[in-house]
Amino acid sequence: MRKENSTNTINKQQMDKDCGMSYTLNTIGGRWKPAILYRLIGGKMRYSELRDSIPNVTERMLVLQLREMEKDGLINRIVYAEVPPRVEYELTEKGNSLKPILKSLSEWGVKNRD
Amino acid sequence: MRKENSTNTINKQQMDKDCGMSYTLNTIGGRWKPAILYRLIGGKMRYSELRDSIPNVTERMLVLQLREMEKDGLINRIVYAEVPPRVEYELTEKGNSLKPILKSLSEWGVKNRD
DNA sequence: CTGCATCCGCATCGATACTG
DNA sequence: CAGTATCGATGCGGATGCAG
Repeated sequence: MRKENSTNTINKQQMDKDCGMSYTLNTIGGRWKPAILYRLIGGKMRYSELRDSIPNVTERMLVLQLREMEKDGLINRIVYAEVPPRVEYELTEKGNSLKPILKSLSEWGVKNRD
Repeated sequence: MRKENSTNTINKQQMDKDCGMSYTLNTIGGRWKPAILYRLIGGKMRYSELRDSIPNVTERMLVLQLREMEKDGLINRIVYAEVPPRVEYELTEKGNSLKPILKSLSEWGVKNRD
């Protein structure tokens, strides 16, 4: 790896934008996160509804990505004390603020793929 | 993996949006692609300028990601027949159309990280 | 100056089986 | 119903050295 040049003119604002993009992509960039988030835009959903509406996702990956997004404050996990158990997921306000981004990601992809 | 239910009511439009998002994220989601694209928004840059303006990137990764984006039609590679060699990179029109997306990714990240 | 080739560690993800 | 545990494959990306 190259040595860092401590006296160079690397644009600090540029690095700040880099970090911002990295943070966003790390937050929503997981293999199944976009699909999950897009569905939750429509409102609260049960675990099984999510699982059944996302083709090819395994339960392992679904749970892992849900947990991460919960930790990142994007979604709320609501457990009902019932038998049989019921768990619902919903977007937080932070999660909801991603809506325009998800929409533009989707639109650009639909328009530009072959 | 769960069996695909061929008679279920998986929303085809939802899947289309999924694919759109996947395409976009696969296209710009590489480890260094956002940083490269953001810099090229400012105009043509030489290989060494890119390398020196992106902290911690290795030449291997820089070249790999440039090649992928060239293949995806996001950037043009311009080789000048000179000694010593000179190579410049610039956004294509397709690449330029990502500008608002990159901007919103950066802004959301800056605003929402702790 | 602008790369490419090779090796390899590490995280990610899939498959499968099991549980409160 | 809503998960968890374990194992193994795969692939990204880093380090290093070489080349046109």
